Amino acid sequence: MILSKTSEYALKILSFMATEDYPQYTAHLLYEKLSIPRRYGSRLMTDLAKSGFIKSHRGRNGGYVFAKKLEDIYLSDIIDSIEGFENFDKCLIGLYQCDLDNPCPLHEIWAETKQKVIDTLSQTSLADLQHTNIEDL
Amino acid sequence: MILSKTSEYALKILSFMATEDYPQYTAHLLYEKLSIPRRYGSRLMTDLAKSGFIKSHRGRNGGYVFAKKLEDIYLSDIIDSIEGFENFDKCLIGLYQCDLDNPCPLHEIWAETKQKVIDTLSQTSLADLQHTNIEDL
DNA sequence: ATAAAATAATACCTCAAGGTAGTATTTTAT
DNA sequence: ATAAAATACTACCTTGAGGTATTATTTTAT
Repeated sequence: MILSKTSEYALKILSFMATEDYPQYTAHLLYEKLSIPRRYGSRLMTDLAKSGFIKSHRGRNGGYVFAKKLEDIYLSDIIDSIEGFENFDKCLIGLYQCDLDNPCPLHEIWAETKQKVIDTLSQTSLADLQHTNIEDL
Repeated sequence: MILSKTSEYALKILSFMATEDYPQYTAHLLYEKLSIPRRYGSRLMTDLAKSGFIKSHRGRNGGYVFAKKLEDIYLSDIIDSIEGFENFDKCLIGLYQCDLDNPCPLHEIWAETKQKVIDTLSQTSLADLQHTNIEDL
């Protein structure tokens, strides 16, 4: 499962904005290019603005721009704002007490992989992405 | 998010059976030890039997035993039977055409980590788990 | 034989994620 | 001023995952 649909949308939108240079991005443009349901995407944009990743400019000629520097927005921050990043540091089978001293049967085999997932997402910022043509995919 | 609740339950049940030695496991015993909702767990056990991981023995003194050798049941097989393992080999932002030749902006930073997740889950069998006291956690 | 103790099957309930619709508000080109 | 073009807000709908309830079936101890 890995990520919720909404997290996928959020990452898709923000990574598009980070890698394709426009002076400003309208919601309309983003839904078209990224095949995201309009109404749902609209609410998501508002959430992303409230979370402080982007700034909205209302009214005619309005749109969105980043509210922070790209290198200050980590993928884990985005995921955290949508579905909570704690989920990724959980025991694989959901046990609360599971740790190195009191491991579940899967702890050992999962620990290193889990850490790599966490590290990758929390050490990669929007400034670290490839500049590719996402709209064609 | 990583795994669905049901996948967690399935892994919890089968890893318990794999690491705690009983001649046979009743559904009742498993729900008690593992804090899994009875009715829901009951359906899940039937599914796990239909998927060929365990054999059920109906009637008085009935219960479940493994239908295969532990070393022939990989974690990815279990996850696959519940929610599909393809999800784990997807593009992080859900693009269908994303691959090495046509990468999305996140492809490069995610590829190695994704592969480690896949490898860990598809190379670990129930015979490779730690023998720990899962019921206390 | 029969009752007890187990799994199997079927139908239904609940809730949150994802999605839709309509209206209000803001800004600016004209 | 006003209409157009954008975002914001609010309310509702849909669907599938997770969970519950009841009854049927199977097996075995007695």
